[in-house]
Amino acid sequence: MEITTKVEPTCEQELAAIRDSLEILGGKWKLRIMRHLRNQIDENNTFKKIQREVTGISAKMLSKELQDLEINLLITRSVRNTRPVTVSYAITDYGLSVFPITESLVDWGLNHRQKIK
Amino acid sequence: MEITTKVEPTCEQELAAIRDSLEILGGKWKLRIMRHLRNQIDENNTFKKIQREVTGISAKMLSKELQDLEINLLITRSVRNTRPVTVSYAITDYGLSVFPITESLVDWGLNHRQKIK
DNA sequence: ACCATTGGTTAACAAAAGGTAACCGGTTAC
DNA sequence: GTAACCGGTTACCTTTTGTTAACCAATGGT
Repeated sequence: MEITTKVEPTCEQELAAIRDSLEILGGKWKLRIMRHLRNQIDENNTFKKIQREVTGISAKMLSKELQDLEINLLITRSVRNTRPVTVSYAITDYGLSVFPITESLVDWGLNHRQKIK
Repeated sequence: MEITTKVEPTCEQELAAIRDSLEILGGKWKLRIMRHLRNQIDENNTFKKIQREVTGISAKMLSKELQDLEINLLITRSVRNTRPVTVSYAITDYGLSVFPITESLVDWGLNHRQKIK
């Protein structure tokens, strides 16, 4: 039997962790894209389809954000043998782990709007 | 007896709520300030003291961030009759509601660092 | 030949966020 | 008088973030 000492993160490590999270999930588009992919899970999420449905996003931003999300293992990118070639994106199992955070942001934001008004 | 229908927020309302949350809690300094104020709850958190201890922040940013946090009812600002005059800041009860979010950001960020490396 | 669709890339620009340094009034210690 | 401490504010600059519009190659339809 192994004795594992749970390593308490230092305050600085915690701050770095918050920075990491906000860097990956923050910004104008990333969570919108993630939520869109989750809601359309049954469908085939091609680049153009996402661009049409995440209203307002440009090709440049969508391309960049999808790359960031893929690098961070939150989504997958798969090229399909259709004509013309289409590329479809999907959330990974790991990517699902962001939704508890988004839900807490939704809840807090909704409550805050009540509080402030 | 009253029948209350729980109002499900629309997708757009949820996105607006996320935007609100990230606007209020995002950025480089706000959560750092909040966490600092929480950790030093027994002490008297004056402007200069916060500035010394939240390393790297300038007077300009600290002033602006504290104003934002106060407007959003997360902290209080109280001028004290000391000489020279000092101003002390403290988290409100409502302000404590942000910490569950910060903890989820910490946990996710720490886990993500393991995942990526 | 010509146009449309897909999945992008590129350059140039604008807006937002943050950093630096100087300055301010009021006070108190020397 | 002058220097230092407090709690800021102001102007100016840089960096980051996001927008706009043009362009590209590959494929298919007419």
